[in-house]
This record gives sequence, structure tokens and C-alpha cells, in this order.
Amino acid sequence: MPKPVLHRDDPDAAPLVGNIKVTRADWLNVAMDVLVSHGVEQVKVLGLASRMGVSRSSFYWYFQSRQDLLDALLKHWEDTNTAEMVAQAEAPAKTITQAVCNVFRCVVNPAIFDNALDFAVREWARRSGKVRRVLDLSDARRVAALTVMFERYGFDPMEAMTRARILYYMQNGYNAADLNETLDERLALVPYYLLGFTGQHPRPEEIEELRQYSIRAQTGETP
Amino acid sequence: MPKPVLHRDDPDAAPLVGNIKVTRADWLNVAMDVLVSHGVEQVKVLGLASRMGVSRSSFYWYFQSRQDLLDALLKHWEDTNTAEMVAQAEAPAKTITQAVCNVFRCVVNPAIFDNALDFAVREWARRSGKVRRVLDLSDARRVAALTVMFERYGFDPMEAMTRARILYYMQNGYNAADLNETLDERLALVPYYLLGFTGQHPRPEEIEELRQYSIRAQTGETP
DNA sequence: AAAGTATTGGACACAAATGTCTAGACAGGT
DNA sequence: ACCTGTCTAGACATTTGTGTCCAATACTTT
Repeated sequence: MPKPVLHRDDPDAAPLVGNIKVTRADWLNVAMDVLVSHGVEQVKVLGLASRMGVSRSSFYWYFQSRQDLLDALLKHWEDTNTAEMVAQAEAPAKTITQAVCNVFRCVVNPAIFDNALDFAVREWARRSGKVRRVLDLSDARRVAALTVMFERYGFDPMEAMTRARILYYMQNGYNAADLNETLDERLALVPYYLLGFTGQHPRPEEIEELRQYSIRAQTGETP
Repeated sequence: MPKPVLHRDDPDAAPLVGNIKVTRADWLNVAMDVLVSHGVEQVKVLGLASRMGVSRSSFYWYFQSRQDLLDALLKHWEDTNTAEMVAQAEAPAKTITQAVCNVFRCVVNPAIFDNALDFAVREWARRSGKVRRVLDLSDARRVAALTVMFERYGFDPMEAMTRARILYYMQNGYNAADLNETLDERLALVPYYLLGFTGQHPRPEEIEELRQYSIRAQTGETP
């Protein structure tokens, strides 16, 4: 019988003295896994416990309740995704097409932006007013940053705002559809997407730059 | 104590002879309500029964099981939304901007296209392989119809395809965000959206036509 | 009025989930 | 060697959901 896998961050990090089998961080990691791949409703302490080969009641040593765990998950999301997308929208670029390429980095680089988590939170928000309020705020901040981005390249405010929305909501919709496209298929369409989003034709160097970035991101380098 | 509301289609339609309190259609209607507003997971026979003021076990007269009911809900969706969006994409129009306005009819007219239902099914699909397959097929048909639409107005195949995707996925993303905008706010942005989606400026008549259509749709007329 | 039929309701069995309480296990300090 | 503090496991109580069985109900038919 194989020893049950303990979903630890880094099994060597803390030697786990005493009777300890898992840490609070382990519970959070497994919970995040389930949240992303099966939705909040499936984040059940029973399931998490058996995944880790640990008794269910041990959970209550680390968390007051299931809700307590859920709150921690939401906080983690808040602290990551939105900041990164805003940063990409604000990144310097010579042209609007290059600027949109920067935003595309969020789509192709899981290290800076977790699309699956973003979607999971979006779904969660439909069932919880609290989560909904947090999400709406983030959405507004992201769209505002994208609007400013378009304005920087001379689009008038209204057009900038609608183009920001088209870019942002299209990414969300595309993300939600969860198409199984390879990186190559996606990159092949990038020039057309850029034309659609900005009304301008990108320069070949810009596409090439994004391709290189995507490859670095896929091989796990921090680009 | 008020008599419990029986969520009937049309209470006068069938006189409901005998001991009958609700019909199969009533169960389906309430289930659809819950599906749309709270998601599949919340479609529970206990909840539906108490909503209608009827005993839970009565459900099993009309349906073999909960799954039986869910199958019926999915079938209803299949039989409605996709056909209508394809029809709008194929509707005649003088310009590409007018053609996109036709597609916008799906967004502004709940009588022909139920956005909330569409979203609910999309969410459901993430938890059920069966639903997922049905949905993927519908998505493909819709995007294909929109691609053909852009091609009709002279866009080359690749550009037509990406513009179709931008249009389609942006609608889904916008829909999912569930912004609380009034009809006027949305109509004000339409010219900019059209520019973004097609790269062309719409004629004022086209906007006016959509405005008139939306108003007719809101007042419940069949436009 | 009696019999029949089509629903409905209540009792029961059962499964899955949360949360509580208490005893046990294990390393480390004294 | 024995406490002690920190976790873990198992038993229990409770809630919420599904599905089954059978008796009760309220009309329709005869």
C-alpha cells in the first residue's frame, strides 16, 4: 500500500516535528486546487482530508470552520491577480498593439496571472454577496487601468473605455470557454486579435516579442 | 396564512382536475428559475417542492429522479438559444455594422435569447461532461455562424474568425460580469462597440433601428 | 353512492456533509 | 522518566439532501 501523498508545499522545508502530518499551508494548497478545478461547492473538508490521507477532524485544529478556510482562499486571490493585470496595463510600450501584447502576458503566463483561479472566483461570486463585492471592485480597477492604457495612445475617452471592455470581457469569455488550443494556435491568431482590439496592424517585432515571452513562460522561466 | 403560490404557467389553461396541485411543466418552470438564478447545484427537489407548497415526494410522480429533471432542463436550452443566435447572424443586412446590430438583438431581447439561462448552462457544463459536450457543440455552431457573417461583408477568413470570436466571447464575458447597466447606458456605447467589433463606423440609422427594436422588446412586444 | 384513478403526503431508510468532544500519539524540555 | 504542548483520530450529534412505500385525498366515472 503506497504511503498517501501529503500535498505539501515543499516537503523538505519544515521537517514537521512531532505528530504533525500536514500544515495549515497544506490545507490551503489542496483547497486552492479543488477551488480551481471543481469550484467552491466542492471545497469540503471531508474531501480535502482524504486527499491528504489525514483525518477530517484535524482540519479544525487549523481552521475555525469551513468558512474560515474559504475566507483565506479569497484573500489569497485578492493579493495576486488584480495587481498583476494592472501592472501589465501600465507597462511601457511604444504602440497600442505592443501595450495590448503586454496585457496578453497575463493570458500566457500562469506565473503572473492564474486564469483558472480568476474564473473560479468569478463563479464563486455568483453565490456569495461578499465575494461578489470584492470581485466587482477588482473588475472595475482592471477595466479602469485598461481604459487609461488606450487613452495613452490617443483614443478618445469613450472609445478607450469600450475598447478596454471589449478586451477585458473577451478575455474573460474566452477563458471561461476553456478551449483546448495549443500555444501555437493561439499565437497564430494574435495579429488578428490585435487588429480587432486596437484597429491597428501590429508590427512583426511585437508579435515575435510576445512569442518569445510565451515560450519563456512555458518553460517555467521568470520572464 | 396566504395560500402558497403555485408557480403555474398559466393557472387558467388547464383546470387541474382531481387532486392535482401542480403539473410537470410547473416543476420544470420552477427548476428553470432556480437553475438561472442559483445554479444547478441548487436545483433540489426539496427546495422546488417547498417553493410550490407541495410535498417533496410528489415530484417522483412526474420525474424518475433529479437527474431526469436536469436532463429535461438541458433539452429545453438546446431547443432555444442557439437556434436564435444563428438566425440573427444569418439575418440580411446592408452593412457589417447592421449585421452586428442584428446579433445585438440577442442581448437586448429576452424573448428570443435568455442570457441568464445561457450563463447557467455554461457554468453547469464545468461540472458535467455530458453538458460540456452539448455546450461545446453549440459554441462551435454559433462562432461558425458569426464567422460566416463577417465573411459575407468581405473580411478574409482569418480576420472574420477572430472578429467572430471577439464578438462572441466578449458578449459571454460581459454577460457573466452581470453589470447593472440601464438600456440607455448600453445603447449609448453601441456605436463604439460596433467600431471595436467591425473596425467600421455605423450609420446613425442603424443605431436608431436597434434603439427602436430594444424599446419594443422591453415593452414586451414581439418585434 | 360506490368504485376508480391520478395525484399527494407522511414515515422511513440512507447517504454525505459539518462541527464537537475526548482520548491518544509523539517529540522536546526538565 | 515524566510531563507538556501540539497535533491527530474516532465516536457522536445534527443537518440536509435523495429516493421508496403505502395510505389518504379529491375529483371522475359508472
